[in-house]
Amino acid sequence: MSETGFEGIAVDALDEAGAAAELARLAALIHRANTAYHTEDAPEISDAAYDAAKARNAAIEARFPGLKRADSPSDVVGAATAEGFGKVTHAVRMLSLANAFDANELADFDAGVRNFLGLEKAAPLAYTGEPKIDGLSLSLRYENGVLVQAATRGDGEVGENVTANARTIAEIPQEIAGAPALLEVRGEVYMGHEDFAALNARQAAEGGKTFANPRNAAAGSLRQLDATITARRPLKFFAYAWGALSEPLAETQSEAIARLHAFGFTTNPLTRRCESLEEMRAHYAEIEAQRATLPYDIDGVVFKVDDLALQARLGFRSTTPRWAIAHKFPAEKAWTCLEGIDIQVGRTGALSPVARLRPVTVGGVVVSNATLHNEDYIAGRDSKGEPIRGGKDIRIGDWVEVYRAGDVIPKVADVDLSKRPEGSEPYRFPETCPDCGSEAVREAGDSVRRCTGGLICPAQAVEKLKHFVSRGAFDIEGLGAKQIEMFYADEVLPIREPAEIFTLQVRDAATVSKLANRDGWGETSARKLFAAIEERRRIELRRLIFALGIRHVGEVVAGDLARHYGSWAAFSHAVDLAGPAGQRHLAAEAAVREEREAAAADGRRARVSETEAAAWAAEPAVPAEAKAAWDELVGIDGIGAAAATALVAAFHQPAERASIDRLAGALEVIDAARPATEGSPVAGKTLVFTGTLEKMTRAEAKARAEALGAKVAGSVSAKTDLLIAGPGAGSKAKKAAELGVETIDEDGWLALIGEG
DNA sequence: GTGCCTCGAGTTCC
DNA sequence: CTCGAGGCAC
Repeated sequence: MSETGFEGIAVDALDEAGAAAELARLAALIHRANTAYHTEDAPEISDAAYDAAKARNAAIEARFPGLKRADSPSDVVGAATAEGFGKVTHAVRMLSLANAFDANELADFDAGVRNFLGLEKAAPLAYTGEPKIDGLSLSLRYENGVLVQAATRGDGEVGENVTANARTIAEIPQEIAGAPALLEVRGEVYMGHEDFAALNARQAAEGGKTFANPRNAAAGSLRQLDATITARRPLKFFAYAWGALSEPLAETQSEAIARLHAFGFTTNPLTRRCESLEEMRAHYAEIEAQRATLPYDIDGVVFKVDDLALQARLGFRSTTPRWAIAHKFPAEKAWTCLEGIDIQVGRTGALSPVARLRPVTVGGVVVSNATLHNEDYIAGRDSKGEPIRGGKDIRIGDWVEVYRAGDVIPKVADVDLSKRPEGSEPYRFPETCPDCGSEAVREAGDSVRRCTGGLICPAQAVEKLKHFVSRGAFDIEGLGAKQIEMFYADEVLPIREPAEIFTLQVRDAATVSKLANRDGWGETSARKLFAAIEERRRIELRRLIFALGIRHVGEVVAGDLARHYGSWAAFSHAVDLAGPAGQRHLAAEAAVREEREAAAADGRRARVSETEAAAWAAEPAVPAEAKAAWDELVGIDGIGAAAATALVAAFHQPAERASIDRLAGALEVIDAARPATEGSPVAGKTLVFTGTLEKMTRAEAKARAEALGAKVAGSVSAKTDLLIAGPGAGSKAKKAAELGVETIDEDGWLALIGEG
């Protein structure tokens, strides 16, 4: 301890004055060590001395809590609490990128961009190209040039507050000059190869855990709850994008990056402007050639439309921008033995085969499981019966080639037939559910086999409950997948259906063996769980609809339904009403399917419309209001017959309906708000575009309208508020006139949204 | 009827 | 993250 110069003075022996002086000295020492670690070749003090200084600081603070300094090294501003990091909602969402895996997909991307913008093939269109760093993305918020917050990507909407940790990264400026009043800089935190090797060597020497690869090391280092540990990790940062801004940075991507560089950020030196698809391909090849000699990991090349005005026009799909793509390098592969095939049962009853593999390292991670998708994939055919992998099937005992799709999901790419064991048999996919024994059937044209057990099947019931408490649904704190499994199996205090979550506390009060007395539970954790459940008794309509776990009704569709119907009463009433019409639709669909099969067998053309009409006529007539409710349901943009019939089926299946009613009775449902985008002239209105649009493409017009809170429908009905008709408008314009729907032309539309 | 595009449902490892 | 398929435009 001689380096720190406080040998002999035991913490117990310190008086207040001595303790205060000691805390001041330790704070200075530790802060100095943190900065020295990044800026100087040789650390000022050894790791052991550093750790001792920190431990001593903590011990003195524990004994004299009143003396804790404002700049205490154990308590940096924005530091995480014991519960974890604070949450940060991103002002502008942090999206992921669409991928291209070969030159053709890159060309498709370019063609798609041109198509959306209505550009000719040969029209000039520039992109920027830069290496895709294999690290983790970070958003840095600067207010008046001062770093005030750093957040991880999280799910793109909400990330974690890692401000204290980010402040320890030398390449992240604490202050910048000449920047807009508000500037969110985005980029990648990563660890270089040499630093990674040195860190792992140090970790090994100290008996700590080593990291599998630089990316994990960077992620693990940034997410340290103790920022002083992050400070000792050699993290670096490349800036490549931005989020919220008080004023535009530039007119092009490349100028904006140059400005970030001028502000003091490190930007990647391999960033280039590419004037054509050929230049993009060449740049990709150049970066790929340098990959092995770069001092950090990259996994591809990112291309972005250079013109920011065009980026704005292109906008976003649900999870990715239309103006950027990541051209990924081919994935690393490895051979190993397939030791077994397990069947998992999902919440919809889908039977999913999972490969159990002899553990093998692929791209720096040990893989022991891989998805086998479905029955056909194992058999070596796709859903149309075309051979894949050259028609090779997959058998237990085979040598298989594994890769991680998108560097994440392990998949089986190939089979080595020369190593196939003698006497092996093709895998026989089970025709009954491995969990409940019910028959597992494949519907015509479906690639997955499903357990027909429904709510009787324990696997389905558990998975449905897990879905119910998942993030986009009820998201109850302290009630995750593990707890659901525990409660499902519980004899005394079971949760076998969603409604039982909301009776848990009452039932607990009535039993002798209280939750709070069990292993792993205490007063506090039980009380917290009950409080979290109570908090969710008030629930947004969209979350409730999503949580029901009805097939074809995911987060987006649930949101559409909630927005359309507004309240639980209106929604459930509409689905009830639509029931008879839905049944009739199902019958007609079955008849058409039969006709198709019969026609295929006889080698003649199927009489689709006649069969459909006949089936409709044969069914008992449905009340007009049922027909109207059904038409309204399938008329909602994004909802078709499949989702509608699934909804109707769920509400009309007695057991399922009873379960839904019990749940709804326990809740207070918050009505959905109309998407009143402020100042938008079309918020909440239903629009229809028809004819040829000349100033923007249809996709673009739709995206713009939706961004303004409008709903874009495909056909004109009494619900339509506004028809935008270009030249060549036909039946829709006529119908709009009949219904008295307001109709404007494209210029009128542009004027309306303020772009005239 | 055909060809995008988006969404849902499945998946692994840390 | 990928695949399949539903939904919708052409």
